[in-house]
Amino acid sequence: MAPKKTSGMKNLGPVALAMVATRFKVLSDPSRLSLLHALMRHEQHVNQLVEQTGLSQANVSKHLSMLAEAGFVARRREGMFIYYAVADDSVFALCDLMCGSIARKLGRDLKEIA
Amino acid sequence: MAPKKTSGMKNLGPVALAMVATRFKVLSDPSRLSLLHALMRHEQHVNQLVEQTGLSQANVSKHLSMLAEAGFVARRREGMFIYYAVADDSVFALCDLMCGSIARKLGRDLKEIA
DNA sequence: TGACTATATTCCGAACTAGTTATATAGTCA
DNA sequence: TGACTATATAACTAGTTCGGAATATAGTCA
Repeated sequence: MAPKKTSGMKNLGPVALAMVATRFKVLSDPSRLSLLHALMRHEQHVNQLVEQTGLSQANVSKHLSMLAEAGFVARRREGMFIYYAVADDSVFALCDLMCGSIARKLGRDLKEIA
Repeated sequence: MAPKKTSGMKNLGPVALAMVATRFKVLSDPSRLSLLHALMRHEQHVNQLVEQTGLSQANVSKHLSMLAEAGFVARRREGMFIYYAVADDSVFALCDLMCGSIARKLGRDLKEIA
């Protein structure tokens, strides 16, 4: 039988914490979130992402490399183009959770004022 | 009737993306995760956190300020001490999700090699 | 092969971040 | 009140990150 799955935060050593932090850092940049957002509906190649996000080609390429290294997106060549697609749907779950957290915080802030 | 709640990532403008990114950044530091980890079981005052994490007092104070500003922790004075406690349980859900994502990624990396 | 296109990489400067030391603030208690 | 304690802040340094310009790589097609 597989070992009991413990809640992720329960017993994390320094190494695990560093890994988690590193991964959150990948998600902590608006340009990268914008790329993920653009990739949400369907895969796209780099130039499409450049157009859609308004970022420079070099910049897009660098951010995609980072996202790919973290395993959030995957690459695939087709003819002249390289298509990127979301490889780990948990990024959307993470963003959903974060949005909920933001909404609650804004609600609390609002109460403070009103 | 309240408007339909859309999935958090569905339609995010630049401002929303920036807010999400900013919040992920708060979680992207090992020291801050360590503090949250220490606060998981119960609230603690600053000196307790200094002891438990091994970080300097000034450092702990700064990180706690950041966490508090983001609304992840809350402060409360009791006598001479200031107690901090987790104010938004979604941080743990976020970490859980991230841990799962890491596990899947490591599994994939392992397959590549084996 | 050579010209062309798409993507990746390198180098650089500006802005930001985490940590340290020293100091300031602000409660508490005699 | 004054001495003492806990916590916060300021100033500084070293390391990191983001973006832009230029260049390199690598696949395609004539």
